[in-house]
Amino acid sequence: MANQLNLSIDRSSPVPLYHQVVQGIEAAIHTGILEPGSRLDNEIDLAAQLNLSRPTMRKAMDELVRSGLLVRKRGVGTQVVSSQVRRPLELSSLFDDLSNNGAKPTTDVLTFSHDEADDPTREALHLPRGAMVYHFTRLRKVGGKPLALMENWVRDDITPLTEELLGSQGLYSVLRNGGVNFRLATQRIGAVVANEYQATQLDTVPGSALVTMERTAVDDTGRNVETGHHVYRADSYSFEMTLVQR
Amino acid sequence: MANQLNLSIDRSSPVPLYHQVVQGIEAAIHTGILEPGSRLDNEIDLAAQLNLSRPTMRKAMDELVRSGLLVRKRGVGTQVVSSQVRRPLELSSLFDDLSNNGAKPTTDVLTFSHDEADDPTREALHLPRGAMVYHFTRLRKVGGKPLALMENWVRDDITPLTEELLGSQGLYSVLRNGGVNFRLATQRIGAVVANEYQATQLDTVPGSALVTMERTAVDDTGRNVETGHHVYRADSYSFEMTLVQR
DNA sequence: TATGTCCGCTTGATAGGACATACTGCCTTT
DNA sequence: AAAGGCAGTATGTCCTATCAAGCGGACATA
Repeated sequence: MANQLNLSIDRSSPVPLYHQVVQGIEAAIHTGILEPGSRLDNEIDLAAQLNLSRPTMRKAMDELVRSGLLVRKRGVGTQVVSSQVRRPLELSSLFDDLSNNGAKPTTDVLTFSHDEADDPTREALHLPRGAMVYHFTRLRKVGGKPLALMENWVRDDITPLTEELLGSQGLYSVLRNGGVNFRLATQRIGAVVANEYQATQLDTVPGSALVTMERTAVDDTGRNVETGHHVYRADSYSFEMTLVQR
Repeated sequence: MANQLNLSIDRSSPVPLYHQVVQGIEAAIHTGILEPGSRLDNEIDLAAQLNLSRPTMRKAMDELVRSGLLVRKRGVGTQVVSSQVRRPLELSSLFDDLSNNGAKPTTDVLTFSHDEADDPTREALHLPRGAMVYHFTRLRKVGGKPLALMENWVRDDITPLTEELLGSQGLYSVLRNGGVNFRLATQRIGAVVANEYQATQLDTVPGSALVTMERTAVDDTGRNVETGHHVYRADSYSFEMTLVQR
């Protein structure tokens, strides 16, 4: 019983073949054509069906295994993971995440300055003494309701930042448009209770629970572009992720 | 100026060649032989130096790029990421994490039962009506200081669980010894303020900040093996991770 | 009938080649 | 001298091939 994937591979597309396969199988899983727990045909047959070589097919399946949609067992086969897999934590800003989910986030820029970096910031961004950074705090709302209070520091030798830019789109979007290719980020997630200031800004009461995130992002040239400290209302936000065993 | 990696590849070892290369380069980076920001030789030369084929070399470098230790740019080359990369969030238990860091964790089993699963648990573990599960709560301490309060549910058709087992080692260790091969887990991290019970157990005061984690783990046969809800003292624990852009 | 061995199926690992594409820097041209 | 094009280099993609290793069922034997 071969499962018909009905994928169409466009060899003239600039999209790599293996990635077209990834997208096709992802779509098949999400639309239910491939049911959770069902077994796929073996790699060689699948490659033959799509007129691809086995390594290309394997590369596609590797990605799907890494993202947790498939599990492979030698000598047995490959099957669709039964549970619904969440998207992994993306290297994107909260703004993008919310927009992608159909929400309409807004941003209030509370403070904005262009100053000499203090010691912790210099260390986080690997900057020399006397270097300048943008420093700003923003309040992110969804549907008029405050969700996150964000304080960030960005090195100033990349692209000019203005209050207007930050008020209209996400930080990562601004930086990407400025030519930054993010490669990785280190982040730490914890918890605190809201102080007076945070409670006021987030429209809650002092003593309520907040999720905290500290993040430093690195671009493809190895520069530490941005570091920040964010707090989120715990009743409105949590970090969800999928871990895959290597 | 070729950098001499001085890797020795053992072709008779059962460890795959590409993984030996991964380990070798990881070691070189951690010992400082490869400095942050330095460029590696190109793939073809490296493969030649180690008497490997280019695909094998690429597979090794792929892993290192994925884990965030290297960045590659087409037409330019591959370089060591400047910032120190933390270990990614592993699919392991808190007990293992602490042990690996040299700590000596202890576990108090507060409650332990073998009951019929309630509705939320049946849904989380994809169990039929009337299925039985182990249900237990544990208190994890380090150096006598309470760190985490953990409540878990485990399906009972895998391996027998006892209070004694859970008191002496981590849950994941017990399950792995029972033949479970974990493949992935979905988890959600948030925050709450401690209630009276949590505060008492964790030796803190009601109203202090706690980090929460809910997790469901899936094994290589697609079974949802374990689900749980943990709370950690926010002053002693946070989740640290590295995100890599794909 | 029960047990142990073997074989076929499937994924895992490795090799080597060919061509595509992006980036850098040099060289030519204006 | 500045701007544009071109060549070199490195990674990206894709192919054909081959052997290794784990798993499960079939088959033969005690």
